[in-house]
Amino acid sequence: MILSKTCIYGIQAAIYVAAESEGNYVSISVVAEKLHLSFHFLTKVLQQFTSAGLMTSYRGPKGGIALGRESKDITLYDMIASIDGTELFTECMLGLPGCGHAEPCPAHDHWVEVRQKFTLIAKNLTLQQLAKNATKLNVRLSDSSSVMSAIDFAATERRKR
Amino acid sequence: MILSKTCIYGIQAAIYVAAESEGNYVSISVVAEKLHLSFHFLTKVLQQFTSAGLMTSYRGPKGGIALGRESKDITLYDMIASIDGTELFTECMLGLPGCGHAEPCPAHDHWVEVRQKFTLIAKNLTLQQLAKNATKLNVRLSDSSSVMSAIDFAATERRKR
DNA sequence: TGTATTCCAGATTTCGGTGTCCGAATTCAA
DNA sequence: TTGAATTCGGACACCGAAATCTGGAATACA
Repeated sequence: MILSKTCIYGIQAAIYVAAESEGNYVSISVVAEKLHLSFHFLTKVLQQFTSAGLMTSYRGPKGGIALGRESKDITLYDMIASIDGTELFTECMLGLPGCGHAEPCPAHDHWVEVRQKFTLIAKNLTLQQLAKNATKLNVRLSDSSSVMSAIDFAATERRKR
Repeated sequence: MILSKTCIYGIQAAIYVAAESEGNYVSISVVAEKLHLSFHFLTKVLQQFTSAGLMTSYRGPKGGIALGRESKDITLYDMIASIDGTELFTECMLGLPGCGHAEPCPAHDHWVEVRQKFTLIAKNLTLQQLAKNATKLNVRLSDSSSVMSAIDFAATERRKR
């Protein structure tokens, strides 16, 4: 698993918020229900986004979460970094502490190619694009209630266990 | 962590065997000592290599492990696949079960690029190359006893905990 | 044949990621 | 002012990966 489950849930929730809420606050319980996740667990996940500034939250009735800035200014890299950290983009494939340009591990040069490509993509892929793809996907699948057909499918799979 | 620790230990051990043993059987206890790993644990890791045919083992005095075929015919992909499996090369970044060409997730196209590049590199990078880089590295660092300077360094870091 | 050496197989423990739960703090509305 | 709705923060349980331990089987050699 390249990303932790916690991180994946966070990204899915962010896509949902970006695609569904039009700047309004959305209750976490609603998001949790749509994605078929535990409400309490999603709460903890999203707290990491809010403390990183990617989202803002508001307590009380009519409260909830919203994007902290425009979806075109939130990248996949931002989301991954605020939950899983940046190790994925910097670490050695063989887990060797000293590995770098000066003291490369046997696989260093090859792995750096992959790492850099991933970093580049993650930093250029915005939440706006992800949300747009998600809605486009919905049109193609022409699925019923939710915009998040694919994510909904994952949720169904998850529920089976 | 892109690879499991188990997998990393296995790859390190394989590099050691390829670089140090000249076709002879090497005792697992020797490898474990060099890499500063638990002997019993490394035993279990290497069993996965032997059952996959990447290595052969021999019991009794003068026994140990050796490469199952020439180091140029063992790829990084082989080693990863036999311990961590092939999910890494096929799975969706967002963990969506149905994700694929037909029903792509919002990040599918971008992730596939990275995944393919990694797969290509892993399938073309052989144990022979890795072992050569390891010895080359040693020359550059001109470090004392072991050929595996970088790996040795990692082992030292590990021991600190 | 006996013994030391080595890998094999399985049970057990440790540990970190995952997930649950509950009380506290904040805000809105009656 | 009171009560309901909501996020916040921490405590705790669960589960699979990581690591350890124990006994057994195969082999070489004296």
